[in-house]
Amino acid sequence: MPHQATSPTPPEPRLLYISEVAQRTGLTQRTLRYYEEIGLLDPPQRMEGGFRLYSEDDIQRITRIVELKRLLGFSLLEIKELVQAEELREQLRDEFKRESDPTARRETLERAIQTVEFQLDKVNRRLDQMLALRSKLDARLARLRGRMAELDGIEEPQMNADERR
Amino acid sequence: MPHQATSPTPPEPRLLYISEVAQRTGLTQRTLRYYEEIGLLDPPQRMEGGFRLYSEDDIQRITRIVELKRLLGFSLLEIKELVQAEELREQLRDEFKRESDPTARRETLERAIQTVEFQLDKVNRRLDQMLALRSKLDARLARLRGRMAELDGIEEPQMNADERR
DNA sequence: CTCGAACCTCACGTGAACGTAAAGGTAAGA
DNA sequence: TCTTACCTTTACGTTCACGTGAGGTTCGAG
Repeated sequence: MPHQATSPTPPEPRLLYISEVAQRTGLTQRTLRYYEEIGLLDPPQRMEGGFRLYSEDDIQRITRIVELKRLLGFSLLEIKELVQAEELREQLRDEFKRESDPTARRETLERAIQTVEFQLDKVNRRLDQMLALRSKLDARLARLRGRMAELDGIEEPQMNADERR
Repeated sequence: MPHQATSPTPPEPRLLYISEVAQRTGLTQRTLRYYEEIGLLDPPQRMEGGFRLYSEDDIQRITRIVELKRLLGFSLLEIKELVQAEELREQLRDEFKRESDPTARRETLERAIQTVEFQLDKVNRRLDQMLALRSKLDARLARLRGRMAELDGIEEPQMNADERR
């Protein structure tokens, strides 16, 4: 395992080799390089010799990407759009902090809000459809359970079930 | 457009050519054949000459597959597992109808319930994760909106906001 | 019976998302 | 300095999910 730079104390942000990042994120090294290649991840730091060095921030972003991919099942292109909106938002936030003119602040804030709304909208659409699907499955299950109860002879004194579809 | 067989009355279940099915489902003919090829759809009826004829039931199943794919973003293999559970359930239901022995009926019913529970479980897991994601986005948006209100000078007499993260 | 539109089966092509060497440079402990 | 495990790029291979002809057959109206 590689060394720890100059200081022995861990509080300073550690930089990770690609192998460690792969371990922690569950991706392969190839995948990490690939994501960088297609512009989904922006290039991490490098050592003098060319080794990639990932910051905690980088890992955060990678983790988010993995989540989005798993959750939404989007293509990397779609993920890219979502994440770029995200990056834009962060950039805007910084811009916002450095900005003092209130009109400009309002401006950047507005754009930031719109990007989040964009993401939220995508997620919500998907969510609605999934909720509908679950309702269907729930209803189906309830019907089956009803029949089962019917078969079991109705322990609790219920009306003699004659409700068929 | 092809003919209507013997009877002119529509109440009898119409069978559709692949082009019509493609239209109604939004899939291409190639995709329909491909799904059949990989065992995701079981082969539809054929005319004497070999033309595929799809029943309303077939269309139902295709529609479900399209939904699952869009919604969950699963691979066709995963979809296949889910749908096969579904088919099993239907088969069990028929079996159930023909069965008279109550013990056997209970048995098949139990298995049917389990398959639906299996599907429901998959959907629910996904749903939970998506809800969590939405919460995160909601919170983020709320924070941004808060800052915006702060910037706008607080129309409604609120406390002088000094809550900074 | 004829004809054009629609269907059939190969079978090769394609884009996305990586996998997998090959050939060579680098890091850091001994 | 040597060693060896880890990294680099380059580049071809692979799987999934179809697209796209080619070449031939079938349908059904006229």
